[in-house]
Amino acid sequence: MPPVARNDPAVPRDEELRQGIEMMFFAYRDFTAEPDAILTDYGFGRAHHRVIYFVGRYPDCSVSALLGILQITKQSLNRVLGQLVREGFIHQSRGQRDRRQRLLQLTRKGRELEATLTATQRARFARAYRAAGAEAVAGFRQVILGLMSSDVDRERFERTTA
Amino acid sequence: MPPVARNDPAVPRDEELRQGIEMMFFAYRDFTAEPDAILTDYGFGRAHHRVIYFVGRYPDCSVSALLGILQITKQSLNRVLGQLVREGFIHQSRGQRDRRQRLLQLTRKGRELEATLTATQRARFARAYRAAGAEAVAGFRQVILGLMSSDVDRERFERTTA
DNA sequence: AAAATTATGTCAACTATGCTGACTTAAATT
DNA sequence: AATTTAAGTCAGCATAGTTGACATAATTTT
Repeated sequence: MPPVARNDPAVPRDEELRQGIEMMFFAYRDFTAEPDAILTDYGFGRAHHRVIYFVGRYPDCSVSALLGILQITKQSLNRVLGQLVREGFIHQSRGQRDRRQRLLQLTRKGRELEATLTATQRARFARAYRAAGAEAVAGFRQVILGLMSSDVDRERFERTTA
Repeated sequence: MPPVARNDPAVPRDEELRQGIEMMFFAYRDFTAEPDAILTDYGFGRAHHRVIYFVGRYPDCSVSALLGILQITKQSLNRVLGQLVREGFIHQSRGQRDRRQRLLQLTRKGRELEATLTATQRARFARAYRAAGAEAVAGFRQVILGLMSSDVDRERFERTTA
């Protein structure tokens, strides 16, 4: 019989999982620090970054689509979205198919800020991916997709996962 | 300014890096959702969770050590730490070597709450790790360590990385 | 055509969690 | 003895989330 009892006893298992929890905390803390610092110069915060990022990523997305991504309330979103519209970073247009919808696009100014913010996070991922190598990146993707609660969100990444 | 080459390998590269950014957002959003919901019943928030978690993880840690981990101000920490001490989740004791220090420990009540909160995140990691397999987990660890800014934090995970 | 639902927006009030700046106390170090 | 360090405190402020109630316009259902 092969020594298949490779399942670790409870203690090392707990240690492994706790390290996962902590790595998530430290990585996310550092991942958000640079954009946060830049946003301060604009009088914006992390919530503005999220809106700018996802509007750039999904042009012409509706307000409710954005609410589905961010999972915050309409009132919370409207506060930051309203600022971004008033200050000329985001433009709203009526939906063709459904005229109740306000479809969101970045303006030129919005695209510039998006690029500035995303550059820091892209550089961070580029460094981490290059240092770890393609195989590690595939493993990272598998695990981080597994951490998500919803297939709806996992499906956003299907194109390159398969 | 030179025109952007359509078949520039930088374009899929950008897509790959953006997916990393977004996976980080979705995973962290879901990773924090369950503890946040539990904490509401105690009148606590995510900041309390962090303190309880790291005091449990590093028993007898000093206030300044905790500040170094959380990277927030003393004033922000003291608000939540004070609540946790007053409500009997954390106990403070004078340092032996340096009597200025207040070393932090979880009380029984604190350990119970810590266990409840951590259970949800541990289960999430257990699912993701099991589904992805040991090799993917190794890749995940490499990448997420690479995302951190500081060697000081990376070294927290060295024991099992090497 | 009327009724119901949906998409969006708004007002008000509240909570949590971060920040800066100024200041104190006690202990350790120089 | 003077300085630095660890911790705590007070006051005020900003960001970003929450709930609840309500309004308007457009679409869908009956």
